[in-house]
Amino acid sequence: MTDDDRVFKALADPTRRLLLDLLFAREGRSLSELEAEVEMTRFGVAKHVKVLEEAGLVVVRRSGREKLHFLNPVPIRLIHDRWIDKYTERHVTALVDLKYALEDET
Amino acid sequence: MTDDDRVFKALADPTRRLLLDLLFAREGRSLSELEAEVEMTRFGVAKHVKVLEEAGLVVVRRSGREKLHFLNPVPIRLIHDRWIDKYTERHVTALVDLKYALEDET
DNA sequence: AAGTTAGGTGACCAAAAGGTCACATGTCAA
DNA sequence: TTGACATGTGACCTTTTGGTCACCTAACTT
Repeated sequence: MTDDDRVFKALADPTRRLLLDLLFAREGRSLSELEAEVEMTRFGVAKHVKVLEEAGLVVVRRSGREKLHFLNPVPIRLIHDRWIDKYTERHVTALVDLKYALEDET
Repeated sequence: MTDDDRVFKALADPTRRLLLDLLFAREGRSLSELEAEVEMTRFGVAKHVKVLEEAGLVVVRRSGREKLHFLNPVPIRLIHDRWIDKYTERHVTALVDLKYALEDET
């Protein structure tokens, strides 16, 4: 399995995206902390976290018996750069900003 | 299934990512053109294209009996914005640029 | 009209992924 | 050192996904 395959497969599951959201909101969470936020057994969460690690989307630092998790944004940026070149980036940004603006108005 | 679920699931398959790469390189290809580039039966490719359409990653325009395909970069941009805020974007960009620079040197 | 070309549908099967559990290791605290 | 806490592993089953095929409709060409 290639690197980018691991990244995309890791992102394909909603539970794993939720875990990334949690780490985006507050980094340095332990595995137990993450488990508490997800409706699933401990084992399921641990499995998902492992997939995220192997994809390089999450990096860990050990502290005693705890395992602290951090979001790594680099693979996300590489996805962006794969299909959005510098030239069209400006147009897309404008479009997305417009989308946000319209949603705020409602 | 939610919108973003469709997008991430669509990106999870290597054949579908190849199709996006092809459209990124040159837009407006017909289904037959895409089929010719992929090692798979016509039916398999058509199925993959359908998944990309339903995710909004590809938009189509009909011209007679042909179906022309175009890459839509907006969902990709939204993935980026979900986990990379404006604040850290500069750091990540610098990191990624450094990565490219190092790879060019070899 | 007849033949050819472009594309669409539903069924089917094999492979992969998601989730749970029994069991195991290592770390802290009293 | 005894017990509680944090995490890791491999087996197992169910569901989902990827790919192919037989069969179909619609449009262009001559």
